[in-house]
Amino acid sequence: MDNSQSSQVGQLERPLEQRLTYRLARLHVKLNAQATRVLRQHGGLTLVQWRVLVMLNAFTETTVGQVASMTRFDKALISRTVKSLIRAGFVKARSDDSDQRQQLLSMTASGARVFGEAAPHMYARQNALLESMDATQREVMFDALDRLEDVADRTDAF
Amino acid sequence: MDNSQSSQVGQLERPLEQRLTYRLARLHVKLNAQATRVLRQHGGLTLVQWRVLVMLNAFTETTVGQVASMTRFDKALISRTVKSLIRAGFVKARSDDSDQRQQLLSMTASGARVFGEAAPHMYARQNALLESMDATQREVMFDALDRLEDVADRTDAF
DNA sequence: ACGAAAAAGTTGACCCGTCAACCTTTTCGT
DNA sequence: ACGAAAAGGTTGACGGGTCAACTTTTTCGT
Repeated sequence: MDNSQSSQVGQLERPLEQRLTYRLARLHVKLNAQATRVLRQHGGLTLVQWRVLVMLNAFTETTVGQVASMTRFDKALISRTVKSLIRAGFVKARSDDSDQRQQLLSMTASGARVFGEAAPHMYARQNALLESMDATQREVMFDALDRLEDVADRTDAF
Repeated sequence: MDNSQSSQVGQLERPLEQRLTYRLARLHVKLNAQATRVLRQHGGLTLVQWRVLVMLNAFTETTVGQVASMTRFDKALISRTVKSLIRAGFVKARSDDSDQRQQLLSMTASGARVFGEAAPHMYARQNALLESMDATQREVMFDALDRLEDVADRTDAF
């Protein structure tokens, strides 16, 4: 708790401790920007559209609700994004006879094409991210993410 | 683009590798939500307002541009947030005689009061986050953040 | 010392993401 | 089998955050 760093330029009350949330926020922003950039250069999908297509590629005939819970995005956002994908001709919906509330979504041929155009680059990027760390570092990192999420979920205290 | 995936439940092309960016995004969202919650319960500042006040608390008489570059937020966002803080009476601005373009910002007494109300809880939270990891884990974590940021900055490739 | 370029800040437009309200359809308890 | 509640989805409104255009002031090269 001492914070013995001083300096002519002024000091934060917690010079280092601010770092964690700041650093995570910054990294998150950079990663999003990078992904958006890659997608723009290879097919022009938005990040949310990409994530929806990732799910549709893995799970054929899924629904808005399933995509929302798998991606952990808000279902409102998914609903609108699916609409945009349908408008763009990348996704088609057919109604489910056994449940009229939901629609079964799947990629169209042109959806598969644009997905296939972006996929190698996106996956190469993911690999590059993972390979920036060695195995033990990755392990520690994921463990740390777990712990941090636990603390972040604590709604009590503070 | 063969996509030979089948299986009744479906599978992601990269079952694990998606995890890193997803996990970081999720953690970021949770941390933001938690911070917002804490602030709402202790004074009612927004997260951006809080971050501006952190800077004003550390660096007396600073400017919009300095706050923007220190927090790494967009200066448009800082400009609007400072306005809201001035409107709320938490910040005051005086013009700099040596440079008419900028204004020197500082906290008012009531700004300091609301900051002081939130600060212990926000700092306790930060400590709880850091203390969820041991020393070596923290070290690895920060190193990993560095590496990931480096990769995220690469604009080439992919 | 004059004009061009750069810096500080403001504003408007826009997208992302969340929240709450709402509608329709389905499920479930009694 | 009927009404209440729950589930799936859509929509509107709003705050967060970015981008680009613009104004004013300052700096700097020649």
